[in-house]
Amino acid sequence: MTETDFDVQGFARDINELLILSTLRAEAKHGYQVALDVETNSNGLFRFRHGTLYPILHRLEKNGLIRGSWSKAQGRRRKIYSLTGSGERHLNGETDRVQEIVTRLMQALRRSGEAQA
Amino acid sequence: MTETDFDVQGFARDINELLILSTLRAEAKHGYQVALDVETNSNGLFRFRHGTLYPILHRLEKNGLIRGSWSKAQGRRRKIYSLTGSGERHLNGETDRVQEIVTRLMQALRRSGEAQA
DNA sequence: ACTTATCTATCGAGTGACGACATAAAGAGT
DNA sequence: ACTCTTTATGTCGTCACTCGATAGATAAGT
Repeated sequence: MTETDFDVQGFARDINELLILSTLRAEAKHGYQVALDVETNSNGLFRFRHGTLYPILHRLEKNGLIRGSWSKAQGRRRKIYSLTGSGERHLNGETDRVQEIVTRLMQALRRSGEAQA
Repeated sequence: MTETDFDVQGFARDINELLILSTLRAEAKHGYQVALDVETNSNGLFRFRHGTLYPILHRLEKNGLIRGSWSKAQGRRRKIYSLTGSGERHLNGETDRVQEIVTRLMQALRRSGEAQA
């Protein structure tokens, strides 16, 4: 088997990361806003608890996929995150990869209902 | 929010469970064969380590989605699993649910690239 | 006889999400 | 002025789940 093995846990983790990264594609924003936007443009299906959100943001920053800078211009402290070049490449590549995996997942789930050799 | 909340971890768990259940739709078989079949009809993408497989089978049996019976007719001890009525209903319902989730996931991932309000 | 493949099982380690808890400041209501 | 809610970020313990390691047993191949 030439292809990389599928990892369920990594897949779940990726989904969360991609949801975050994708909202940053349009414009830079702070974490709290990211969570709101994810919820909005998934029609409320996907949402982040802050106990989940911030650790992921830190992880993404640590991995160089996003870059954060503190803005206390308006008094209220915010950390504005922007997508890095690496992050954008990662987002595009992984989105395609997820697309392929889910396609093949659904194929496997439906196909196996039919008679087999 | 009327719809049920999305749970990433439960989603990953569901994928594994559905892959197993779907192979049992065609015919009853023992655990080891389930793993082989999952690998086969996903073209090697999805595969189960036995440290993952058996706990899931036990969980599914405990939840009444599959039923297992020991067969030592041919000397080699095997536990043959068959899909229960509840299991089949679960499989169909959850497959549809997963389909909808992945559809909306991909929509969210692609849509959020565009300009937002 | 020896090795490999089949078959089931459990346990410990590692990973990751999530609720609870903590902190702090802005805005709204009374 | 005071209080409550909302905004905003953060950590930590717990829980659930996967996965590698380990184990044990039988059948088949050489």
